[in-house]
Amino acid sequence: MKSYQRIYHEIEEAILAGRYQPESFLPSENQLSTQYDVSRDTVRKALASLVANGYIQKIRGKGSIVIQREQLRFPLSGLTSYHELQRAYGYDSTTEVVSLEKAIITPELAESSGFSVGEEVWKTVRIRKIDGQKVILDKDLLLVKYIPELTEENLTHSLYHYIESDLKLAIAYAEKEITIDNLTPEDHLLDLHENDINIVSVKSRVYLADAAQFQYTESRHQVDKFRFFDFARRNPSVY
Amino acid sequence: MKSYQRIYHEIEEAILAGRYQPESFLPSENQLSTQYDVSRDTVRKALASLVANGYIQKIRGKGSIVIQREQLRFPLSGLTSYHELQRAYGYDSTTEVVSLEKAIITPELAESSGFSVGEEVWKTVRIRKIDGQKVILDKDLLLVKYIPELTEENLTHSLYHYIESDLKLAIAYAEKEITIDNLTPEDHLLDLHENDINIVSVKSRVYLADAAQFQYTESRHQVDKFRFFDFARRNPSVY
DNA sequence: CAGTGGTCTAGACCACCAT
DNA sequence: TGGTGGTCTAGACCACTGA
Repeated sequence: MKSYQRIYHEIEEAILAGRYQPESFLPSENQLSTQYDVSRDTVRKALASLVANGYIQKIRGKGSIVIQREQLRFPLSGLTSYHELQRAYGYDSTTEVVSLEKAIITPELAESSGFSVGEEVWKTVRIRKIDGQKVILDKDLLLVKYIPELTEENLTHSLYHYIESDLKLAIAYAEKEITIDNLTPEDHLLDLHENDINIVSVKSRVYLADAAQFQYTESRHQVDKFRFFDFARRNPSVY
Repeated sequence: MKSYQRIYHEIEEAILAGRYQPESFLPSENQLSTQYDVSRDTVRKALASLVANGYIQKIRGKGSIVIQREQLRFPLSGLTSYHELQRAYGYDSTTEVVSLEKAIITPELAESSGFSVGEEVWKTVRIRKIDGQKVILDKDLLLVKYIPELTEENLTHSLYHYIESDLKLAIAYAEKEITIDNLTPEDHLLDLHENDINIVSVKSRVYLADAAQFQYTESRHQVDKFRFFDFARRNPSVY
């Protein structure tokens, strides 16, 4: 474990546990550098991640203040898998695999997915149940090139855990787009309300550490169950 | 201008102009440090911002690759004001101020806004028209403590420009929440479709560089005009 | 093996804040 | 004025990539 990551996690843990109270100041960078016996630059790296993740705000000439955050404002934005969210929030949730098959990218699929025509993909549809209600429909395309084997078991349990821990692939970043769509026939796999006419569509292209796209997902959410949190900084460290 | 910011902007500009092509590599950190006559650490700071903003992906042992991005995927997530978006996208858009008055935070308002009971705020409602259609309803609360004067002029033109350039306040970060709501009577200030039953609600709490909240906004968007892009990294530089 | 990015150091100077 | 965070340097060593 890198030393600045260790420091990040210790401070994060202390904030979450309330040992560093909201609106109070962290020890100064010089104090932390003595305390952890590392250089000031290493402390600054740890603090930079705390800033990026919305734990602290640095104030020049004063110090680093702990930000008051709402409960459970964890990375609902960002790139976090469904199972990670589920565990973080303690949902009572299950996944049902509707279909799983190999397919070849057609010109129409290429357009929306970002994959090239002719590439071989796993094509799968899953339903997420929360408290017994079918509320999310997940439609995935995964490149066979990167994920040669894929079972219902992988899809029911954590797909990202399988990809990262078993296949040792490094998931790096994603582009997401949220829109409100009209219902399609396929959406009736979900437990919709009688008068529902809209559904939330979250489309993602997910990339590995070598900048190659390996996944395209469309996640369709029942409107009244949908919630998206974002922590945004103005001019992310630049301008 | 800080030297790493200058480098950031020069490289960003070169990427946007196509002088650095997607899927090609930037010069190495050592080359850039010679080229710009700065230390490698300074180059690395500039590159870190390019990574955070989704322009490049660093690959250890190989270099920094330029990411292929869709057109116009600018910070629609993040903390960008309506007028900045409008300018970036070239919308034909106007703003109409429905109301502007001072108010005192009540217990109910405190709950949703995050402000304390008894604080004095500007309370304003605006309508955003795009191509002549009234599609967004903006409801704002702004602390009088930080913004003593506020005119219709400020609200029609860029509020953030007024706050940053004229009042010299540093806007730092925001917490946002996106949900799909049922229509309220107030929403009929917009040009809704006959069968619309939902609206997209984006609620934001906006904070200054000293970590003090100065604004609460609810932005209500006609569903078929709503679009939200996000660029997300897994484990933002930490784990 | 040489070249790349990743981590870490020790020190310098600056801008800002409080006293 | 002393302490804070912000910028920048020069150098070191490591882990990884590709030839």
